[in-house]
This record gives sequence, C-alpha cells and structure tokens, in this order.
Amino acid sequence: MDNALVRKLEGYTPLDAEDKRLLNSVIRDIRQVPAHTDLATEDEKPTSVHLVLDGFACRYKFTAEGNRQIMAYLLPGDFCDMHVVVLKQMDHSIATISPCTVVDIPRESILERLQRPTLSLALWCAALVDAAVLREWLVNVGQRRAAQRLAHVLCELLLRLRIVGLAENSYDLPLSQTDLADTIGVSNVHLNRVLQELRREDLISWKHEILAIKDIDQLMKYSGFNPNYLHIGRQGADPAAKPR
Amino acid sequence: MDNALVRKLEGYTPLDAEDKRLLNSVIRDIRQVPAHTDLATEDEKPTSVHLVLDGFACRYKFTAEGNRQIMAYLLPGDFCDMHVVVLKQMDHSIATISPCTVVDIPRESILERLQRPTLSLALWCAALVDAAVLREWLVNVGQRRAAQRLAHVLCELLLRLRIVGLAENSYDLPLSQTDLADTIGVSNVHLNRVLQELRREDLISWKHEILAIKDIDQLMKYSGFNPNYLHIGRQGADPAAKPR
DNA sequence: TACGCTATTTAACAAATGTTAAGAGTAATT
DNA sequence: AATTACTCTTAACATTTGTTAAATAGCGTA
Repeated sequence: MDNALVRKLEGYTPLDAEDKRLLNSVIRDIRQVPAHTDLATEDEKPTSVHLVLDGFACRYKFTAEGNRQIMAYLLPGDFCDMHVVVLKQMDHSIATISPCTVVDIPRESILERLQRPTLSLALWCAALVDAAVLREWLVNVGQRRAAQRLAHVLCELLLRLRIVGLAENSYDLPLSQTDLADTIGVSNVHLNRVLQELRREDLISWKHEILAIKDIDQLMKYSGFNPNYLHIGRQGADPAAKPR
Repeated sequence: MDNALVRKLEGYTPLDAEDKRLLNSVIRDIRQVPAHTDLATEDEKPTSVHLVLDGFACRYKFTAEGNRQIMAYLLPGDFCDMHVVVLKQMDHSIATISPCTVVDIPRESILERLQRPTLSLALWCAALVDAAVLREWLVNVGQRRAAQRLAHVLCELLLRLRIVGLAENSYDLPLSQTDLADTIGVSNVHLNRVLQELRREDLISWKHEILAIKDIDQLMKYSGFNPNYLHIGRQGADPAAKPR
C-alpha cells in the first residue's frame, strides 16, 4: 500500500508509476519526533519542507498578547510548510501534537519535482485544498457558535482521516481540550462547556483519545457542515463545461 | 508603468522582459464590472480565472444559517480564484465591492504560463502569500478583541495597497460597516461601537470613503500587527542559510 | 500504592458581544 | 424641495463567552 501522501494526491489527480516513484523518492530522511515538539518556528529561515507520514501535528501562532491560535491540523500525507519552497521566512510555527513520523525534504528536491507537470498539478491541488480548508476555518470561527464550531472541526477531521484511510466512524484524537479551544478561538473553560453539550446531546463520545461520532449526518447538520470545500474526488476543470 | 499584477509579482521575485510580456499577454478580456456584482458563485464550475486590475472585490461565503463571512479582500493585482485552474468547483463566491476593472483569464492560459519556471515561482509566491494572509485573518478573528481586529484589518489594507502604489497614509475604502462586520465576525452594531472607539482614540478617521491613519506605528501596536506575514520584499530561500 | 503533575470539570461572577428597535444622517431620484 | 431607500448611530436589554478559582479525575513515576 502506498504512503499517505501518494494516497491523498491520487485522490485529486491521476498519477502514473513514474510520478509515484518521484514522490516516494522524496521520502529519505525519516524521523520519529516526540509529541509537543516544534518542527519549525516563526522567523526561522528553514531550507527543508516537512511531510507528516504518521501522527498529528499542527500549525500555530501566538499573538502579541500571548494567545495561541491553531491554524491547521497536519495529518498523515500533509505537507507542513510548502511555503518554505518559495518564501524566505516562517510566519508561524509547526509542532507535533502526538508522536509523529516526519520526513524532511530539501526545498530543491520539491523544486525538481515541480518540473514535472503532473506532479506540479498534484502539488497545486494539495496547496489549494489546504487554502480552502483554511477559508472554511475562518468561516467557522467568524460565524458559528462555539458548539457548532467544535462539531464542525470534528466532522472535518473525520472526513480528512477517511481520505487517507485512518477513520471510519471514529478516530484517534490525541488533542487536549486546550488544543481544541485554541483551534476554535474560545477559552478552555468554554470549550469544556460545549463539549459537554455535544456529549449530552449524544452527538459524540470521546474518551481514551478515541473520538466516536454516532451519526455523521446528524453532526454535519448540527454544525452546518458542507464537505464541498474538501474537494474530495478527482479534480480538474469539468470537460463538459463550455468556455464563455 | 506596469499594471498592478506585474508590480506585485516583481516585489516577490525578479521578472525579465519575457516574463512580463507573458504576464501582460494574459490581459485580454478586460471588463468594467459595477459594484456589488458577483464574479463567481459557490458550486459553479468556472473555466476562467479573474484578475482585479482596479477596484475592490471580496471573497465570501454564506453559512447554512445565512450569515456571511468575508474571507479576503481582492485588491488590484490580485487573482480572485486561482484554484479554478486545478479544482473542479467553486467552494465560495467572489463579488465586487466597488466598481472594478476585471480580466477574465482562461485556465489554459494560466497553465501555459506555469510551464515557465520563473512565472511558476512568481505565481506560487502569490498563492502562498494569499494563504499567509488568510492564516493571519484566522488568528485575528480567533484571538483578538473586536477593536483590535478592526484595527488589524485596516493596517493590512494600508500595507497591501502601498505594495501596488495605491496608498501612502490613507486610502479609498469603499466598504460599508456591514462589510467590515462580516470581515471580522461581529454584528454591524458592534462594528459601529468599536469603530467609534478607534475614532475617539484618534487612531483613524474615515469619511467620504477615505480612511486615514494618523500614525501607522501606533495603530500597528494597538492591534498587535506584525507585517511579516505579508512577505514584503524579495523572496526565495536565504542563500546564507546552511542546510542541516 | 502513594505522590506529584497535568488535564478536566464545575461554579460564580464579569465582560464582551448580539439582538431589537428606533432615530438620524446621507445620497440618489422624482 | 420632497421622497425614498439605505446606512449609520444610539440605546436597552439578552446572550454568549471569558475569568478566576477550586474540586475532581487521570496518569506516569518513585
């Protein structure tokens, strides 16, 4: 079975054997990283990109007042910091949440792969879906109540983990409540309040790091979740569409 | 003088005469679009990308409950929907705010330009800076008080308009208060409250669509604004950095 | 098992923000 | 100038969320 990266990219666009070989050849410097360890920090000028093969990492930033916002969860198959390929300096930090298997990829190595049009397309797909996820997070934090926000995040994680074959109706969620609070922009006390609410309404259960969703359709409805922004399935302009 | 697109991209990475020619040649179908007009809507499958040459547009989405979140302001030189090149369907909408000069670019036309490594790099830069801006918006909405949020947005617009030569210490801000409210995720009543506060503290003035910032350093300090995420100036990995 | 650390839970109260509604200003149109 | 429609402003009150602090539970280690 292919690794999570190939699995994810194949979901977007077809890859031939050579594409896959080139993608796999990027995986050389594999490291095991303990939980709660920074992989990159703001203001650094790193020269390599990180890819998560296993475990749970996040993208985060502290404000001047010392509050943390988590801006993305980085799951197996996700690049942590593709921007390093073209931008000079980190504007945020990356940290593991659970123990992770991580690959360090020199930026030149990515630049080479981008020469190949099929891979360039696949990497554009991944980057643009990441941006779409980020937009939905903004909608989530900007417009929904805390309980709906939390439910929305849990729906998204289910679907994203399914893409890489790591979930059915439940999944390993190695986060603390404070992590979730910093994700949806509420205090940890309030996070706990709304978490109790989701439990009381029997929408989810969460113990021993296992998050189980009773009825995903119900939870999606509860949170106003529309999966279109994940762009699951083969992409590319619809050949049936007429130019205008 | 070059157009806003070339001006912006040149800020990130060097472009030779042929690069500029190829970029300019993308500008063929120029349209004048009235204010408050959709350029693209959610669920559509467009085949062309929009570029703003003049005016103010935005990216937005409605939640299931009917609340609008503005996710980006699209200023002269900005692509509205680069994702159309590789993704199948719109997951949000684009609308003008003021009357705009807009260019429709067929996706094939972008794909051709991406063959050229220097242009590919420049477009990656633009896309990755857009993502960085989006991340900062998430931090803004998730972690800051309403007054600081508003001030932060106004700082960002000043700096971004300076990049394309459209601002010094004041700029044309053709937004309604409701637009700003939907940007920072508060009600229009509360937006008005915090706007009064910024005026009272003499941080800004805003009348007849002209927003003037008395002292940008003061406003940046007030809002906790750190311009690093705009990645202003030439990009590319630092040649002095040692690989590790 | 006992200890110490950390995360979770609960409560009481404070502050920020939302809601509703009404009045004032502004700009375009008749 | 009068009319209309829209945006802005203000007020009163409701609701959500934050803060502080303490109690409880859980978990790894001596």
